[in-house]
Amino acid sequence: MLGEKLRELREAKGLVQRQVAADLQVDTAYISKMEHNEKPVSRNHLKKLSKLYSVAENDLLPIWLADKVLQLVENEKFSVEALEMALNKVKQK
Amino acid sequence: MLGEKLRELREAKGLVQRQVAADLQVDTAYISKMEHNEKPVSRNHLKKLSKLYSVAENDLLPIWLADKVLQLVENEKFSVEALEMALNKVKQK
DNA sequence: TTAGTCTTGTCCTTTAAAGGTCAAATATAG
DNA sequence: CTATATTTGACCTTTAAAGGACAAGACTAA
Repeated sequence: MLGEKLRELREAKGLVQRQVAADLQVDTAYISKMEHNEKPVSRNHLKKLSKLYSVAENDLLPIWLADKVLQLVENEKFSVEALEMALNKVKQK
Repeated sequence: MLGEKLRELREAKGLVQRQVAADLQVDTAYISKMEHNEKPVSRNHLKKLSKLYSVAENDLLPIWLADKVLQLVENEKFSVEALEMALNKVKQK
């Protein structure tokens, strides 16, 4: 989810991975992997990316977190039940 | 959540931590911490505990996973949004 | 008061994930 | 064809979490 989004944003800005990589000070392979969801995106990188792509960090954060959640529950038999329980807990607070 | 549940189950069985600890081959401090949510419960331990307490592992698994999810999203601003997104994704599959 | 239970803090080791790089292979545009 | 962009896999180092022991203290109940 986040990877696809990041790719869209980058292309919308007309940037190549090399430019993004330079900004984050990593190599292009790393960017590629982020966009393929093969490497997690750190919060710091997320912040820089949101700046670079001119979107509010708050637009990206829910997706970013949802990705993490999905990764945690993937392949779990009771993912739905667990997410529903978690959601209830979080909401009631 | 899980910790409290484990404590209830243990007490319902009339077991003391020492006995549970022996079964899992850890010390009582470890059990105490599990019941206080200060140490994560491994899947293996969860399985053993469910046997020991005579409950279906499937009764415990959703709670166990929900706990992990909650820990992941705690202190996050967009926990609700993220959980809702994750839930949708998981459901549609 | 003593025995048994439980709790808490500190410490340690091992495992796994994060966070990368590099080189080579692939695709794509000109 | 060649240059540029991207992808992929293998590898590496660093950081953080898991998993756990131990000792000391607190809390009962007898």
